Amino acid sequence: MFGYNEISIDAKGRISTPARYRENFTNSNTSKLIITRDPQYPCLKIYPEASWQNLSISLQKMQSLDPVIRKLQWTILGHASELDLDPSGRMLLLIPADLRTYAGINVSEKVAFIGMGDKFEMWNLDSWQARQDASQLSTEILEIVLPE
Amino acid sequence: MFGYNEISIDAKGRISTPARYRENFTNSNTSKLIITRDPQYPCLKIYPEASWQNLSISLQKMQSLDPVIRKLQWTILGHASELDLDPSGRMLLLIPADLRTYAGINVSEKVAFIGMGDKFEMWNLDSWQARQDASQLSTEILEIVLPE
DNA sequence: TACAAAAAGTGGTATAAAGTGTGTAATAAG
DNA sequence: CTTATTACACACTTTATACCACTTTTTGTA
Repeated sequence: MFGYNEISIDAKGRISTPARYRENFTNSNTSKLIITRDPQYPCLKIYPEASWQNLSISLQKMQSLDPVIRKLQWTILGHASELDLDPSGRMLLLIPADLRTYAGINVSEKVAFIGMGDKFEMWNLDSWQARQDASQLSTEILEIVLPE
Repeated sequence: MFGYNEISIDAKGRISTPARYRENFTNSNTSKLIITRDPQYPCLKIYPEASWQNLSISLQKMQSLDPVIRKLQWTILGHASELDLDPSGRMLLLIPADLRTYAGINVSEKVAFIGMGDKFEMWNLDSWQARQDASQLSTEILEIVLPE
């Protein structure tokens, strides 16, 4: 579940998931995805059921007296939406209107759908491009961070 | 997996991997490569499956609330493309258009395909030449790094 | 060194699959 | 009962994949 895709949202707010990822969405012959807000950036996070379990459990275990944690829980858990995918067909996602608004995603235009391993991000195309152009990675950072 | 190769990209963005490397791509009778952006230079990195596992897992485990880490995950994970190699043939790679653009690689021209041990780099020929010429200018640095 | 055979590189075409849009029927809501 | 929303089916377009044919390079042998 890696890589960059440009896909279109139709007039009703639906997207069809790229075919190469679909087998990863199926969990004991039902296909389900969880979509929610990203806590830092104006984009949406999309999780297969298994990844969502890990995330939500560890989030709930955190100390909710800490205001930062509390805010995270509100943002991520409070805006999560479970989507059942049509198994016989093209696995259409109906993105809820409040999440579309948050990410600046409008119907009848393209979105960036980005595979990040165990999850996906969905961006308004312009926001994504602006964000990518903005920050440059310094070589010092790379030496610290990159394991190779 | 070392050495310099010039290979051509056909009109559809396909390259055939040099034959001498192919046995290294096979992992339990499937052949798969992962191609993604280099975070520093305008070139592409190509990993056999085992090398990619190490890199991608450690990247995913990092703290994505840190903007620098997040940016690195976008660059490397978010642009990765898994390629299945045609086993009975020439192991064709279809380089996605967004990666070609990033590396300045156009269809129907040659690219530099460079073995770096556990991975490969793919460069636009001119960019590669320019980089080589640039390093020749700073011979002082070489004397520091590689004293005779 | 020259030649033949084999392997690898290259380009094109045909087929299949995926992406996309439209329309109609079924269901739910007002 | 009417309207809006959702589900489903179909058709068209684009893209990816498999396949085939030709050219070039390499390799082995005389």
